[in-house]
Amino acid sequence: MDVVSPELNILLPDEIMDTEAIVMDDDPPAESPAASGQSQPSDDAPIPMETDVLAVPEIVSLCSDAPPTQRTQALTTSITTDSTLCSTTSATQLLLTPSIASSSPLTLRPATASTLTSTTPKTTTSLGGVSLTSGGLQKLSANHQIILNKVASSPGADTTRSPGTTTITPGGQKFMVTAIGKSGQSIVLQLPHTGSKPGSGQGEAKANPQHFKVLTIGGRTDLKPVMVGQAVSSASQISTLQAQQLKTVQIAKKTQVSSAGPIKFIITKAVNNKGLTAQTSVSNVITGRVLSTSSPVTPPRTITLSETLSSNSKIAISPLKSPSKLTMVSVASQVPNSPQKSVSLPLNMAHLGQQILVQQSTATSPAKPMKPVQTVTVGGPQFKTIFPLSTSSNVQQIQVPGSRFHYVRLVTATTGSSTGQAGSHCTNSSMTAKPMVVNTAQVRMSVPIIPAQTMKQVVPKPLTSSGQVLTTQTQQRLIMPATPLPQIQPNLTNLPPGTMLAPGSGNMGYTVLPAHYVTQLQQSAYVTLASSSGFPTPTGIQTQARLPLNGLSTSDAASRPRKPCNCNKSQCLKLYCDCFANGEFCQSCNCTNCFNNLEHETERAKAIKACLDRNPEAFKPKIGKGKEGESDRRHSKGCNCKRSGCLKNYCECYEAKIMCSSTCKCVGCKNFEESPERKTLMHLADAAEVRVQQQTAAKTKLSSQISDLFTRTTPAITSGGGRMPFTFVTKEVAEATCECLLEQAEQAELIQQPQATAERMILEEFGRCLMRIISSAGKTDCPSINC
DNA sequence: GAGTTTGAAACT
DNA sequence: CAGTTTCAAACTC
Repeated sequence: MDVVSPELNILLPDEIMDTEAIVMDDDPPAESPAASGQSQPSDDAPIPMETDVLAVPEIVSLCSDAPPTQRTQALTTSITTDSTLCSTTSATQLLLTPSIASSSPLTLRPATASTLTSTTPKTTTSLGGVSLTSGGLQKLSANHQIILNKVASSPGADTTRSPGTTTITPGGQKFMVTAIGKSGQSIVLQLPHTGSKPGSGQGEAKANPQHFKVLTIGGRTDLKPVMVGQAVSSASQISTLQAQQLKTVQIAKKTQVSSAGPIKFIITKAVNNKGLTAQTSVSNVITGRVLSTSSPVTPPRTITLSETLSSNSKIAISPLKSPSKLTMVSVASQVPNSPQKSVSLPLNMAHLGQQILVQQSTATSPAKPMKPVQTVTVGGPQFKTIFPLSTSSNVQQIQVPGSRFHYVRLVTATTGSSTGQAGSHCTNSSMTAKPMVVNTAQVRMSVPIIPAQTMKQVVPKPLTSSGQVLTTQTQQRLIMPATPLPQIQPNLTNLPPGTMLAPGSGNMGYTVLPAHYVTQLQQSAYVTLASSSGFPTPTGIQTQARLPLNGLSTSDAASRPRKPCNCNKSQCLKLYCDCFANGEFCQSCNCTNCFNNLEHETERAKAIKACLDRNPEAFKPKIGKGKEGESDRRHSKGCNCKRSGCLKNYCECYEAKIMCSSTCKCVGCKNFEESPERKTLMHLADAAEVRVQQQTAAKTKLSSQISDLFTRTTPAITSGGGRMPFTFVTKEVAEATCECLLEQAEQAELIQQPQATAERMILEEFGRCLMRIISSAGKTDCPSINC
């Protein structure tokens, strides 16, 4: 089945061109035309640079107006290959989530001049160069998601409609919009049928602007307006941020066989709920590519997936464990009146179980109002995005269940041009304007996301320092330096959690650094980030709504200080080093000859690459989470203990507080449910923990009492009012008491009492003295001690 | 704090 | 894949 033109195949990575996801035959991906193409990107092939991909349309328009292909029953959205920015009111979050349960493959292809028409026996949807193929109803697994699913036109199609599902029939084809987790929600995803031939050509796609209309999502009150990182092209008109409402459109897709999990593309786009008085456009930047959403005054609204060039952008790549999600948050200012350069952005959607979260924001002006904190649950309870609460934060912390790492998205604040009216400053009162020094210059960035083995990411070296950060959480992706550096192609898919690409030094355009370092950078005033920016202080990072990560809640992970490593020989570039293994930079460690820092970004990138070569799962959490919660957590590989009986922290299972499972190869294991040794240890541990808690509570209480005592007594003393007992133990009283005690001792000597009796007499006298002092406390005058 | 034990990671 | 070595954490004294 000829899906993509040969020219396009050249630009597409293997996995993208994997027709397995599209064609229903059994041909392996390698046999696909794209895969066999000589121009397939490979590790040895030159890295696609910006100039190399100019042929690729910069802007890919996600137009929902494409007419469906009758033969293939595919809905092809119009593809805009020009630089036209679809106007939009504000950032709208579009969650294109391939459903795990969906049986149809999902392919996301870069927009090119060629027609991107996916053909499949099942439903196929192409959105602005992104070919989304979905068949049947996908599994509704998450709340706050709208599943755009095409219903098989065949009468006998096996479609199980869930509550809140709306079926739209554009051009004879039915498309079902489903609000996940919400029954009866009024979700309308309108895909007008223009009657034009779907996906026949780039120009056609462009000429046929689709109206991707997202109406109100009923009952979705929890999905509050997201005010974070609103990127607005300077030329675009921006609506007020107040009216923005985050909406999520999920398109269920079938995961690819080769990948681990479902792919999710989350395109964050704010929807202006208020009157769309003016046509506004917002550019969403996805690793150098801008997703421009056009929102005319009246729906339908055109969503444009475009690329943008930005400089000094940071890309945080945070591979998640499962399902892997790709989260990309980029902050870039779209240069007004500047033609966008075409950048190949092979978004490999072939990787299953990947989720791409794109958050846009522009930083064309230094002063930028920040958006209120917003906690958004994306993709169900297992994926939450916490947006910065107020004011100052341009950091978005992403909580990913099942992962013990925190993902932080850094976005620049919107510029004045990002307001509802073009050229006008944001007047949204809800946003506390806080000066943003990030990304005052134009952002130029292009980061193609390419498939795992052959994928190359082109990350142009930033021209200027900016706060643009793109967080990518995906699997099997390679980070390519701005300059050709083929030997270093870290697999982004399995990069250390939270790994981010940051503008680096040397021949590397970007540095692979963990998202944790975002905080580290903030704390340490990392020059690249902090120098220009107003990187929010750590306090700006929201920590609420934590989800269990790797068996441990994020709060636990956060509260638990990271242990400093003590590496000596590994240079902290081996998995021996916990810091490195956890995707963190060494900070405040005791290591020697440490290379796990920005100063050795090249070495670190190589080390990551080496680790991933040895074990693609190297940076994934070892402790997976079972279906039923903690009890089902188990070590992915299992331990191999021989002497510890798996009852010491040598054992990774025991250390993770889980029992050994069948995957373990341990000898003499005592770490099982009925093990008496284990129970004993558990009891001891519990007792110790209780003791510690009691001690802590006692200390806290004591401190509180002392504090309270001083708080209450100080005014009394100063005011001359009532006196506390300790105030009566004056020097005179103490001396008198001592005299009494000495007198008692002399008495004992005189009567030649034994020492024990003498001591008792003295103690008794001391008791009497205390009683007199106490009794005198209630009197106004000073106590008198008389033996 | 030094030395030992241990098992994962790395290496062959 | 198995055996060995290296390494750093855990543990003991």
